Amino acid sequence: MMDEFIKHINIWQFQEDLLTWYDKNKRELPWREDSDPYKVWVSEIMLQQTKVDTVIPYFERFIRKFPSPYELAAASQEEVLKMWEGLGYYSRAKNLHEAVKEVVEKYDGNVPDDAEKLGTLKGVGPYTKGAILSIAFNKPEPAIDGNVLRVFSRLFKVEDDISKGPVKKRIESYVKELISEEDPSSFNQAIMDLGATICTPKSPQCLLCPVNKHCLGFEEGVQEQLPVKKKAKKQKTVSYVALIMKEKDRVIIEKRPSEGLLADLWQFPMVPIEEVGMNHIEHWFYGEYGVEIHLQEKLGNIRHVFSHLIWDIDVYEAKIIQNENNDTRIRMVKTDSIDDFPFPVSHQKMKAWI
DNA sequence: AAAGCGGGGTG
DNA sequence: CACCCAGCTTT
Repeated sequence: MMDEFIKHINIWQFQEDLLTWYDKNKRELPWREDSDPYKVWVSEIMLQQTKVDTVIPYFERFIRKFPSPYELAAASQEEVLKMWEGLGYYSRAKNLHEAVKEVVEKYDGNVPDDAEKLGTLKGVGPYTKGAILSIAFNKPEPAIDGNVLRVFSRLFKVEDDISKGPVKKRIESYVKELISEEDPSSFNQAIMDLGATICTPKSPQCLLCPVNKHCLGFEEGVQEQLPVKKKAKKQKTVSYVALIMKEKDRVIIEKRPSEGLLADLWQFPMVPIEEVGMNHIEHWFYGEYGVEIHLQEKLGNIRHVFSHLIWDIDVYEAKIIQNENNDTRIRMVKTDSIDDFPFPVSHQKMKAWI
């Protein structure tokens, strides 16, 4: 789909400039040591909405524990979540686990190399599908992520909101025109490295950019205004009281529901204060869990920011008066075994008060 | 098309 | 504080 915007670029020269730069400047990353499709897959899932520096230690630990689809498929969900602990967006880990089990059962552990089969795997969307096909199998498929949208919105001076579907389609058509047929793997990774190191969201280093002579945004001096996207709404704050309930060398923890926020992770039980009220915590807790408690002293406060909401948690010690223990959500565990359970970061911080 | 889903980093 | 990030799923 050639439109008038693509004509300003000499495609061959663009590829040459980009790939020469990449060959000299590419970052050495653990998932670039080989092109094992399983490792490419794991890395791409971890890198969704997550910075390279954050991912590196997680990736190395994860691959050490699950070197191939077989080890991952054989693991329990709890083990997988434990390896993902602190990385966020935990449905990624559960979807990857489920999809790898499918690959072991249906494809003998071989990651499929065609778009239809890849696209049906849990957690593999348009971006990840393109990334696996290009990076692991060297197929000329676009892999449109935030970096590509930013780089291309500047290259072609796209002034429409990049979160809109039609605009993504337009950028996808540009990528298809420009992508190298000889080395699509390097091409896609080069755009990403360029976006991460040169064509950054703020203060892009255009004078150091290997493709600045092809860039309409730079030519017109509007690179800082691109890409255009609507800003996120402000988060709402929700208040909780978290309870540290110890008895000798044991403490009560709770498994969160299997859907929604931080699904299937463990936490110290929390009381939603807007609904319950500070004066009715003990009564509410008994009705909810069948455990009679007395609130003791306040231990501290945790303020945790998510992308869409903020938790304001007052942490209290509570004495267990009587434990009828008729609720399947909560469990008393030895304090020295608490690190076996996957906790969200907000609740990891509360371990300091055990 | 919009909302839900984590966490860390930067200025 | 605002804004950013190698997205996908559900509604």
